[in-house]
Parts: sequence; C-alpha cells; structure tokens
Amino acid sequence: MVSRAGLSQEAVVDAALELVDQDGLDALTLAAVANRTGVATPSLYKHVRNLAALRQLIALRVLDELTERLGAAAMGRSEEDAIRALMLAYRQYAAERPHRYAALPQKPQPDAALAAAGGRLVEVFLAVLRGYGLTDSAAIHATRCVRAAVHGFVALEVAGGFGLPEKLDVTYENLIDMVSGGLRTGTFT
Amino acid sequence: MVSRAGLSQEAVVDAALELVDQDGLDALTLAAVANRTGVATPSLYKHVRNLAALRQLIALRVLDELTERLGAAAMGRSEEDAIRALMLAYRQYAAERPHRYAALPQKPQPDAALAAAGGRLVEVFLAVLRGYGLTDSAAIHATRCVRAAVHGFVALEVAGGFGLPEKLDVTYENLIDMVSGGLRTGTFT
DNA sequence: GCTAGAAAGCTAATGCAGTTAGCTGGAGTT
DNA sequence: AACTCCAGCTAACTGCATTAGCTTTCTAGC
Repeated sequence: MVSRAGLSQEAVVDAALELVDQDGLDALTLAAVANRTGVATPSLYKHVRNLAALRQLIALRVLDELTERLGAAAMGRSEEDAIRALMLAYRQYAAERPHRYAALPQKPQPDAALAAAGGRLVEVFLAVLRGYGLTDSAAIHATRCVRAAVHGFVALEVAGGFGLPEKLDVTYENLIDMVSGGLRTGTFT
Repeated sequence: MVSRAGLSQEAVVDAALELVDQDGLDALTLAAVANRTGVATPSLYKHVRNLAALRQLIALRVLDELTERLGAAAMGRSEEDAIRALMLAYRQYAAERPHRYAALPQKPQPDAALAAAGGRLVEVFLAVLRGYGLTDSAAIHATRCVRAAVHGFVALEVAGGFGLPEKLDVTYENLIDMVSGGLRTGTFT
C-alpha cells in the first residue's frame, strides 16, 4: 500500500503541529519535521509543496479546530449566554495551544481553502448573533466587533502584551460584559 | 568625524524601517539593509548586535511612534471625545504603515526597553481613562479592554482577516461606540 | 605635525535552512 | 516475471546569519 515510512500530507501536518506546540512557531522547519517523521528533508516535498504551503495547511487545521470548538461551545445556548461561551472557548483554545494560535497567518493569504475556513469561523459568530435579531449588514458589523475584541485580547495575551498575568481572567470578564452590553444596547449600522 | 559610510545604529534602523515599509517584514534581512546602506553585511554588526536585536530596535521605534501619535490625538480632549480620537489615530497609524504595525512583536520579549515603551503606550490610554473616573484597578482593566478591541480590529484588518474592505470604516465606528458605551455604563472590577 | 589606538569597514569562511535534480528500490499491477 | 509508479534518498546549489581576523581611517594626545 504505502512504500516506506508510510508518510502522507496529513501525517506531515500532524508532525508539524506537534513541533509547533512543543517548540513554538519559529521551530517549524522542514529539517525538524523531517527529523520528527524519520525521513530526509527533501522527502517532505513529496507530500507538501514547500514550507509556505505547510504553513498554510497548519493555519487551515488551526482555524478548523477553533471553529469546531466554538461551535460546540455555542451549541444549545443563545444571546448573552452564547456570546459568553463563545468568548470563553476562544480564549481557552489560545491558552491551551498558544503556539497554534500564533500560527494563524498575520498577513493576507490568497489561499482559497484558508478563506473558506475563515468563512466557517465567521459563520459561527453570525449564528450566535442572529439571536440578537441583527439584520444582515448589522450582523456583519457586530461579528467583526466581537471578533476584534476577542482576537485582540487573546493576541495580546499570547504575545505577553499585558503586564500582570494574575488578573487577566477578571479583565476578560469585563471584556465579555463590554461586548455583550454593546450587542444588547448598541446600534449597528 | 565618522569613518567611511557614516553609519550609526540610528541610520541602520532608519534603513531597516524604509525596507519594512516598502517590502514588508519578511524582506527585512541584514543583506538587504546592508545593500541599502551601501555597506557589506558583516559591517552591520558594528552597529547592531544581530538580526533579533535589530527587530527589537524596530519594534521600539514603532511603539514610540505610535505612542506619540496617540498622545497628540488625545491631547486637549476628554472622555468619549478622547477615546474616539485615540481609536481613530490608532487605526490610522496602522493604515498608513501596515508593515510597521506588523513589526510589533508577536511573542513575549524579555527586552527592558521594549517593556518600557509598552508602558508608555499604556500610559496614554490610562490618561484618557482617568476622565471616566475609574480607580486604579478598574482603569487597568478598562485600558486592557480598549487596547484589545483596537488592536484586534487593526490586526485583523492589516492581516486581511475581514472579507469586504468597503464598510470597514462603518464597522470601526460601531466598535468605537461599543467601547465608549462600555466605558460609560460598564462596571469594571 | 605625528603617532597610537579605537572604531568602522572589508574579505573569507562556516553552518544551516529551503529547494531542485536525478537516482533507486520496493509495492502493486499485468 | 516484467513493468510501472512513487516514496524516499543523496548530491548539490542558494541565500542568509554569523564569526574571525585583517585593513583602513578618524581622533586624541603628545
């Protein structure tokens, strides 16, 4: 069935994710992945176009993983309850897998699969916001605001952008209040 | 006065910033900086410890530049007026210099100068929030929330994380409303 | 003015990572 | 049993960061 090491694109991405989890994003090198999969570096090119492509595959995985988590968290809840669950789950994912979260692309990627995954993520937010009775355009603006708040907090937290780490839970509760308050009382254009 | 090319750490950072502005963060390479300053690559080590150090110097510059802009924008304003000006100036900086904004560190940096610069940035936010009569701890939480919202939006925008770029101005106005509404009515612990 | 020393620059060389080219051997097929 | 395909390999090249050691030039002090 499979020749030698039984490698596949999936297995390569798996190994790359382990590497990222353990040693951070900067440690993601084809040599390291090859080493971890017990293969010579050039052999990886049989499964992955190049390093950039591997990074995109990773981003795709992370995005889908996050989307799944958020969907599960929001399921069966509505309105503020759902928003709160969504935001908590989001932060929790980044806390559990900070390096994976950091692996999300920081620059515009022209990748179609990635864009689709981003769309799926947005869909989860939109689904939750429908409970607020927001019309199409308003829902989009509201979604962006929620995403901005959540991503901003998490990104700053992961990057060590906040001083004291003790009270971050409290800050996040405040942020949740701010967001859900804004959704309740705010006027979205 | 100065030996040959009249280089200095400042000049190296200047050249590096030009490079980043023009070609993006990935284009920041010692070879490229050397080329731009008319010097052989190893000569740069006379002014900068290594590439990582250069990156930190760049981050420092950007952080201070941003802080200065925000301070100027908030000056003479108070409460919602000031918050609005602050948020608009923040986004405008990132829009003008997206690559510089992206050059801010994404990972915890143990650099003291960088931490100090971060502290100065936070000070501007805190100064504005004092107008809301927030006590110490509450002011810190509120500041973090504002920063999270602003940074999240800007980071997503710079990264192309939003679909349609047309209505982003509108979204940002909504975000400003959400934040200032939260500051007005919210209870910060 | 002259000379010593520090500073700034250079060339040479090393190591590592990504990538390409071309070979090879085993698995599945006919 | 011969054929074909493909995963994996070795060899080789490139670009970049970094170090070592030499040369030149400016400055300071005599």
